Amino acid sequence: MTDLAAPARPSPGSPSEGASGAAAGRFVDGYLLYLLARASSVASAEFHEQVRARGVPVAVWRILASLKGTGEGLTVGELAKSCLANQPAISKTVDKLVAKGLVERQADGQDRRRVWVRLTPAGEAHVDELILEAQAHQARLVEAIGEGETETLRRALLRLIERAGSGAPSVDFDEFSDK
Amino acid sequence: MTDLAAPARPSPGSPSEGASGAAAGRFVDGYLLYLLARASSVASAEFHEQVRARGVPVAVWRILASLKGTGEGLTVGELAKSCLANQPAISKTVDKLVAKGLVERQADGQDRRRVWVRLTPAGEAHVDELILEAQAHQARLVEAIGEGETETLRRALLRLIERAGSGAPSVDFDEFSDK
DNA sequence: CGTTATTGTATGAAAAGGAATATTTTTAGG
DNA sequence: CCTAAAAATATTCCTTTTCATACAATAACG
Repeated sequence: MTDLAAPARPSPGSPSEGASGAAAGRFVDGYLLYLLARASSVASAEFHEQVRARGVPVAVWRILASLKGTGEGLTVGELAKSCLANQPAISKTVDKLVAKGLVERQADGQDRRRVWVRLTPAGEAHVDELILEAQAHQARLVEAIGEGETETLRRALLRLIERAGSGAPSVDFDEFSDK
Repeated sequence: MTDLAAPARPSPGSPSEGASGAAAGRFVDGYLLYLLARASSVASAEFHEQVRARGVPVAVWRILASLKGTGEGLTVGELAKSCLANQPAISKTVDKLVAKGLVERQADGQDRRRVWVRLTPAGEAHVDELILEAQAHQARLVEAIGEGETETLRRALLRLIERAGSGAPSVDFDEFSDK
């Protein structure tokens, strides 16, 4: 328990209603982007701990996991989008993975600006182990929140991704629209 | 390699099915933690851009937003949990905010290890502006995905947070639950 | 009480991340 | 063709985060 001495307050980091809300709840507790960030954080926390315990930084796990299933690999730019990171960060981490022999670079034949990154056999074996852990962890998570609820969540997330990701600069340009 | 750029592939960073799936989809596209991270990332991207355009780092925004609504403030440790960051990072960012006059520190009366951080009037005014932007952005987001869908998502996220956040070991004790 | 363990915050060195820019290659226009 | 603009990646520099630890205060226990 982490309650402070004087008045009972709703604890930060738990949006649930406490005993006597000091000021009818904080702003963030009703803020959708905060709920999303928090849900992602708490859901990933235990697994990221497992990954780090194996000596694998989360950024590396994301690169390897993103490459799994792509036979030819991904370009650096594609990897950046997939890993939710920016391009220089990917270039640097790929350097380290190349040094470890887990991935390899290859210049594109048609467009020599592009660089493909793909798993080596060693990298494939490595990521396969991690994916087994990830799937086991996900199975426990699904079991905890229920299959139906999981599907509901998954559909809502996919919908949010496609609506928020590409769309909606329109509102800012209302004055310019076909007037 | 000759045909590197040749075949049409589903683009990374969009879980939707592309033209001709190279290998029946990547691992990450079905991975729940990835969907969560991606949804949070794309949903927050535009607003974080607005905040940075005002010269406010996201880490600062999170601290100020977390403090809004807490009259007495939060301790450094509480702030760390609320901001999904670790404690040293909060201490250092609070240093800067104190220097800017947006927050103030105050040692706890009973337990002098604890340090309360609370908004100054200037900080309150500052965060109020940002919150107005956040609410406007959220309104557009809700409009884009629909009110009903938003409520579905909100409930699913809250449920995930309470299940995954504190109580993961419950699944290990299934043998003890009466049914 | 004195001693040890524990908790909460701050600090310092090392690593990671991000913004801006350089470099190379491709595309577009005259 | 030749030059200008755009695109993809690498590199540089600076900020931020992270890990470990130090420090201070409380709690626990003999």
